[in-house]
Amino acid sequence: MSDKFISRAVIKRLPRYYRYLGELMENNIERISSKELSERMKVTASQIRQDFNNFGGFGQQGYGYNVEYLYTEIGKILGLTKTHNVIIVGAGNVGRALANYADFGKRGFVFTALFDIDISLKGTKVGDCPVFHVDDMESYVKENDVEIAALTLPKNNAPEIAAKLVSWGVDAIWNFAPVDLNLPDDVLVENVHLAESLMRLSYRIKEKD
Amino acid sequence: MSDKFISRAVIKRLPRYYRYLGELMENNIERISSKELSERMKVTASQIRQDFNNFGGFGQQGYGYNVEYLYTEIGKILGLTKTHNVIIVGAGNVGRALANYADFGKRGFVFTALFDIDISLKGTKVGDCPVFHVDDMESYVKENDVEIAALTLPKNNAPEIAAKLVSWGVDAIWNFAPVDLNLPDDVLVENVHLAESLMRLSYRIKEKD
DNA sequence: TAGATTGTTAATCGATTAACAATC
DNA sequence: TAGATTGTTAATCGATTAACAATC
Repeated sequence: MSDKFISRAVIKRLPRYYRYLGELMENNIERISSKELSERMKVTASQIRQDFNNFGGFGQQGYGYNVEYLYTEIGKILGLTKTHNVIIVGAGNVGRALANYADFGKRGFVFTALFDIDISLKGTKVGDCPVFHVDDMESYVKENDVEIAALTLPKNNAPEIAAKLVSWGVDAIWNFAPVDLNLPDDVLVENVHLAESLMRLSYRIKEKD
Repeated sequence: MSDKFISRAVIKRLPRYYRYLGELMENNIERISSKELSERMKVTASQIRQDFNNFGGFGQQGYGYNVEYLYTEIGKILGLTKTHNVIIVGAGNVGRALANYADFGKRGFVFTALFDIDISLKGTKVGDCPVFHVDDMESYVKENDVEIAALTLPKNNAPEIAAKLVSWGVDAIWNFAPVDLNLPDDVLVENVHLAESLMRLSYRIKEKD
């Protein structure tokens, strides 16, 4: 259960299952079959059962899946049972949007600090999140438990800053800069490339005509 | 060339090729082989050649690919040769961040209007983007050429607003709300689910230990 | 021409779907 | 028990990689 290799494709789908199960719980639905879930989510029931079975049997023959149990288990798999401290590097529009967006807190992601080169922002707050100067980042990262650093800064600085953050002890980078960071293979990077997302949309618009 | 089916996997990679080719141009590199590009991008040379050949021969045996030509051709494929008008629905933090982020403009995506329910924002501007009240959205969409609507509003309203936008003539939805919109199959939707991206990161952090 | 590198076919790999026996 | 639905194996499908002939 803990060491079986789970494919990237399966992991990618887990948060969506988690979201649907959360919605079912809100609607006080206690149990669900793979067939019904497949209709709601527009995927095959076979895929749902295969996916869940990567982690052991969550269901019961003749009954289906208990929604709350499954929700809890997927939460555990995704590592949502503990708090994750996140710092934001770059107090531009995206950085500020993240700091202000409280919804992540519900899933255990807490934005503990925001860093910027603009000295005039030092000591201010964005939402609940205190702003520091980048010069204080090294000591902050070394002295606090920072799991994730969200990079919301210009692409030129991103790879260098990312490398530093990793050397200071950050586990994972959530990268919003439109650049590949080229970090060692064991560093976890999740890219959010908004421009690429828009281009894919533009491709499909063109195809439709 | 225009009607051959191109797999989703290939399309997903095109913007990244486009970005690398843009960087090569900035560095005044004229030609590149699939082998060298594969080393920079950390993908196989075979995949690069397969991908490009979906669209016809862009290269030349013994020479490789001309960077500028390839860049231009991929730009055409992605539909970046024309301007795409985008409206933003919801003037929250994410909506404002998008409106302020000028970089999309370079690729031909122009944010022409931002809509919000907050009447006090009406008549203001976010960056260069004028803010209107949502009540004026229907007439705006019908009277102007709006290709893409970016949805940056609470999840409860998103599906309903999306359906309306489509009925008024919007071609594509760029959805930032953490919900599936359930629109007809021919409507183009590109989801940006930031919370899901964070959860995948959290899963991988847990696995690393 | 000789060397390099593409374009393209064939082989492999992995992910999805179908089918059904196990079992609640 | 009979019906329902999972867990799991086998079949299919699609995407990636390897190999090499074509050709600049």
